[in-house]
Amino acid sequence: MQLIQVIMEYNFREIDRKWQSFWKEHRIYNVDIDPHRPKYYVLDMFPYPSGAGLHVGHPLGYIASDIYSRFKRLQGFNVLHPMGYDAYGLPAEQYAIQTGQHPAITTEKNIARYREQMDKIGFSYDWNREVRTCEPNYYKWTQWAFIQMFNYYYDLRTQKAQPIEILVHAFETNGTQGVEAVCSEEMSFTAKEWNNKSVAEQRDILMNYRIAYKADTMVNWCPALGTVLANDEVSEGVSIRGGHPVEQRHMSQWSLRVSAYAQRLLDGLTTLAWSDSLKETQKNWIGRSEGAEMQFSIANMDEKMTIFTTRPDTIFGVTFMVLAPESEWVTKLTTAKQQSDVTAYLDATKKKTERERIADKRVSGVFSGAFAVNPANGENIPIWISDYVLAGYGTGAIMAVPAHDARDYAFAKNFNLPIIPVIEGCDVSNESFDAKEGILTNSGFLNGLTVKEAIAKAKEYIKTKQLGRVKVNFRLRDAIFSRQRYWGEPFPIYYKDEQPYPLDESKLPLMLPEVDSYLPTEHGEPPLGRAINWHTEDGFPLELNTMPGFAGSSAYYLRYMDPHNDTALVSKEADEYWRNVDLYIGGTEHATGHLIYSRFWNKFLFDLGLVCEDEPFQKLINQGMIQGRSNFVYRIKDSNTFVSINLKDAYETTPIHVDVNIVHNDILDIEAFKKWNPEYKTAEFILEERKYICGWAVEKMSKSMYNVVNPDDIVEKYGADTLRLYEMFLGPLEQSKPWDTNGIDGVHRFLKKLWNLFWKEDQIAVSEETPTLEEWKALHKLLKKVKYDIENFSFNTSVSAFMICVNELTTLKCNKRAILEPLLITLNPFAPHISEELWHQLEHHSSICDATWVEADEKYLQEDIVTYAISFNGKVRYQLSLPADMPTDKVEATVLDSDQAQKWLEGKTPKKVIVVPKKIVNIVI
RNA sequence: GCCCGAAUGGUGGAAUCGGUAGACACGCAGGACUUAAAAUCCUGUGGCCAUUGCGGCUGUGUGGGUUCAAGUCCCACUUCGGGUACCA
Repeated sequence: MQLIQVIMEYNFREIDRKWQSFWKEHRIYNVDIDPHRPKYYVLDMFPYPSGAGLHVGHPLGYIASDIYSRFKRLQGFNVLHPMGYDAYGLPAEQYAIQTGQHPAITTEKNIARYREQMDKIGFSYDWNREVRTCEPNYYKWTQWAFIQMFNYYYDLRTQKAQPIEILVHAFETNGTQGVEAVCSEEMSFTAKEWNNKSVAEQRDILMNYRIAYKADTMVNWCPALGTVLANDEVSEGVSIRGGHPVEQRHMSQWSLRVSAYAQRLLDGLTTLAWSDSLKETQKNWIGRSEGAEMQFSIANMDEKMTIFTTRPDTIFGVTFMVLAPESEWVTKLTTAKQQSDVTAYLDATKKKTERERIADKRVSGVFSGAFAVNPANGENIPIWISDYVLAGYGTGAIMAVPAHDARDYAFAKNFNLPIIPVIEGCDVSNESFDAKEGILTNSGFLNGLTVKEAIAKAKEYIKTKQLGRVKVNFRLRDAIFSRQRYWGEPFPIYYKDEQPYPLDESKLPLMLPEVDSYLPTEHGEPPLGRAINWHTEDGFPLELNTMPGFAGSSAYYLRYMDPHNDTALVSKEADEYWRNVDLYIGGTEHATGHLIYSRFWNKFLFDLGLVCEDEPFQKLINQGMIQGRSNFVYRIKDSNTFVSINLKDAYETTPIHVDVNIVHNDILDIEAFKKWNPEYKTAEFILEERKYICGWAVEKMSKSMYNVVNPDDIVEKYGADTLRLYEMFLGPLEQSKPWDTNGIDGVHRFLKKLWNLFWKEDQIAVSEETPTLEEWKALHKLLKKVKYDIENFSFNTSVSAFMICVNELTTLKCNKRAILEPLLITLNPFAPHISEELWHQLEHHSSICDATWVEADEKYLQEDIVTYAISFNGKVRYQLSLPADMPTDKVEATVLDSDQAQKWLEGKTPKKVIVVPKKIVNIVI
């Protein structure tokens, strides 16, 4: 019989399991409002539970936020750290269409898988607060918020959302006189006119003001997906999900008046602790531009055409006008003679998709036949039509200044239109002069002014001559809010006499109905058109569209504060305690979508007095993307023989992707390779030093590249703590980097080393002795470093600090409780399982999560003797140890006196000596 | 095109305020233990030269500049990554 020797090894599998169930059983991570403790709210962007499960890139941000949460908890904060699922979405629905499986079922299954994977990593989430956007008790509040938006308009004078009744009252008493409200279309009527209108007419007018409104708009229609998409869901003319072509189409759709909040969304950025690049991205997306709206008379017509320009100073350089093909002016202005040409051009433009329009760099356009009058000099200028002018921005019409705008220049050259430079000394013979600097010329009353001065003067001129007005334009558009899909929140809207009405709040949630198929109906209605009894109790039909993906993710952070509340999205008490997210971690891909919509949604609720903070996410960290690191084997042409990378140049080879899970440190597991694919069962190998070494490349992590690494496999092989530490050790959190398992052994070795500090043979062996100065120093150096690093999200350097400390303690053979206990507490946020196990081995009976963070004590860090680097003319020559408190003049004298210095001085007198206390001495000869 | 970010050994990366570049880890080389392997431990490891001593030169994408001192600041450029785009 074999003698079983009991060696207390670091048995991570057992330790992980033991403590994960302990935490669950003792509800270690559940939190409640506690007025006696300061709150801290740490949030991860909740995932969409896809069928593929989590790969090793997903937990990166979750681990970082978990470290931060645990750190804050140890510091005495009451930490809210929740998790949930963004459960509505296209992939589940596409899968449902293919398989007939209800999306709720696949979503449920995927969530279970995600949960299982997350549980294995040991996160400190309060699962009691989990939210799922597809659950009625959650989407009730998404629907509720939509009703509020329907019932509010944006008042410019108070700069906030106001109940629509206030607007109605204003119309009843004064008409549009004195009303300053954000609207789709400027309106003008008297109180009498308003009061004489029918209910339907009045409701149509109000729709023009509502924050959630339905309007006939130009939308991004994606035929392949059978739905419209928001601007942030489209890139370069194709859908972000799936890459299907997107075209422009006129449709009646629900929209959110996000643009009303453009200025506040821009201003709010300055108060946020976000990265500069992310703020810049949002700033560009909001796209504020200051300029002027100017009216141009049309020759032989009474009406005036309005354009928007940021360069009113170049008015004397205007030689023609351009209309967007979709502009309503096109039909008004086209002359009989030009009619056929214009029609042909419009047809050609309509046929092109957005993508083709962008891709096509050729200049195209057509003359309308009409002329406008330049208000500055009274000259007649032709009006053209071209698709380089966008209908949706400004007024859909521009004044063209070919000398100073590259696009106008290209157009003028192509159609042989005059080019008049209005900046002194610029050369426009080959290209336009776009710079916003120089002195004006050929410009009447603007001559001699700088561009900046001229812009101001031109604006003044426009105002006094009543040619137009100073105007700020934003690029930010309203968000299209309807989707012609099944798997989303139903709108709490019904139709009576063709007019949309919100449901009474008592009818919420309006449950998503069952349908027999997830495809549109035969009449082209959305899938909800198939639902039976899809109408109100009174028989009024319900809205057939559903809400988009960003609906449910816009206010989820609020719901976590009070997830079970049945009477409010969040109670006043919970909101006033948790307030907003202190730290938000997630990917940059949400910069122009979710992070704009959430801020908008929050500001709206803030206007309603429902939330007490104007901005939802105080600090935001973007974790980098984890890319895949693929491995290759090299097959010799026309054979089943594979050659190791450094020998491959002697043969003609084809690289073949090989599963990274059967490669370790770029060395192929040959037996596993033969089993991996039957084709390779009889494969032969040309090895170098008895090994097959694979090639590698950084690529996107995907199944087809065989480079997907699953966190479960890493946890199974090394334990959760190794995975956590290694993901952090990989590099700076915010940097994108390839996943590569090559260094993981080093991190695992560190944990074993740490474990060994506590054990002697098979016994836990911790001494109660007082530590030496060196031991104290090793610890306190760590305490200081780790705190600094966590606060700066530099987790990779804290892992190396732990390694240094454990290496030092191992050398010192330190097993003293006074050192090891604080070490465990410091390590706990990073490696919760091993620290909990050892904590209990030290005879503690409560969780280490409730320990108190140990602060570094400077007294252990002070040095009596410091090493100076002695340099001559900036070159370090040797080191010299001197007392730390030696005054600089004394340091200088001592250094110059030494024999070594004399050698380097070679008898010369130093010109200058610089002493940097405790660091360096530089002697200039 | 415009905006933002990055570039450091064979590899991932460190250098927090302009003050000893390469911490920590991987890999590699040599050694100890072992019949052997794994595991573990020790030593070395930017490059070049000298290694019979100390050592010397050089080095953070390229070129220039500021400074006693530059990976770090300034100017110009190259390459890569990200965002965005007929936005007037």
